[in-house]
Amino acid sequence: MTRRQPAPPEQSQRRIEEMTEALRQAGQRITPQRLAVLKILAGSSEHPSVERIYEQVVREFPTTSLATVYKTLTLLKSLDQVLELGFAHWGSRYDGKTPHPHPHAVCLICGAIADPELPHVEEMAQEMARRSGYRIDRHQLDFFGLCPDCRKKA
Amino acid sequence: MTRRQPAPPEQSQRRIEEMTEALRQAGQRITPQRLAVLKILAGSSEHPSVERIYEQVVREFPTTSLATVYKTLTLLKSLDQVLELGFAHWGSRYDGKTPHPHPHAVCLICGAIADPELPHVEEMAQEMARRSGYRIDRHQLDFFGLCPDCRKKA
DNA sequence: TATTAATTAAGAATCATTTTCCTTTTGATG
DNA sequence: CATCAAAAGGAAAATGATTCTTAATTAATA
Repeated sequence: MTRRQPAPPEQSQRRIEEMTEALRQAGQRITPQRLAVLKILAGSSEHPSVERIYEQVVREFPTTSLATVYKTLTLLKSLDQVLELGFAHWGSRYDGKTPHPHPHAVCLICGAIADPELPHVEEMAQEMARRSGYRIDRHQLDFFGLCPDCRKKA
Repeated sequence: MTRRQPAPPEQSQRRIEEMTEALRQAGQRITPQRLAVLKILAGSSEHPSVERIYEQVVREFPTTSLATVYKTLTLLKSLDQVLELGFAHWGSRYDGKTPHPHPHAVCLICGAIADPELPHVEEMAQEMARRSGYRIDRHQLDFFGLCPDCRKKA
């Protein structure tokens, strides 16, 4: 018997469990729709948009509404289980694999998003706190340009 | 005779000249409405929103439309004469004093924005370019938290 | 398995921003 | 100065992402 849905890699599996656990601990229900959203978040490194997540959920649950996806994302955000990359002009993108704030590179042509580890991020946040007098709780560090593919083509 | 409008401080004056010059060199007209927007940008350190800019322009030119403010900002952006801080959920804020990309601290309660100079920003951009393979053209580095005033009150 | 509070679906509403389309202004030229 | 074409402005409609509303459905558990 062949598996129709490939089993999620264990790292993704672990994230799914973390997220469901976080929902449970917050007294939230694990509905099929939520589970679907959450699997997509745990399984994709593309930093999907709401629309993209919605497309995939609808395949499994055709009656799903966009609002449900938004609500689930809002819920997961409030539990720090997904990182929202909020952009002013292109709509938000979501990172469910690494939900704590970290820097991203965004391609201005194709919208690809990369997030290599960068050193000295926390130092910079602390330096900002010190110099501004603000208490810093989170950050969003976005670097915009062209991804390797689009550089070739451009 | 008392001046009704206080003369702009010379730093602000210099920026106004830079901006008008940039418009001229781009073959763009310096209309009264544009000049009004541009003065506000050059003169305010509060990183005003579109609405805020509009309010002030309307005082001088009561028939001004919001669209004109938007159009002027788009124009100035395209000439790199204003920096747009694009936020997903609160609308954009604008920096006309320091139009090149630089980090900001944003208060989650009152919306105050500070931008102290931070070292190592360029290094970080280069490091991101190196590790991601992207060509980095610009960035938006936002640190969110509470400003000194709101810390006291909270 | 029945109960009930939570959740969903669908569409309407909202908000920032952009576009459209028509009028006014501008600046060059005669 | 008058004329004219192009640029810019104004008002309102359109857009697009997101949030809200309401009634119907469903998950968790008694």
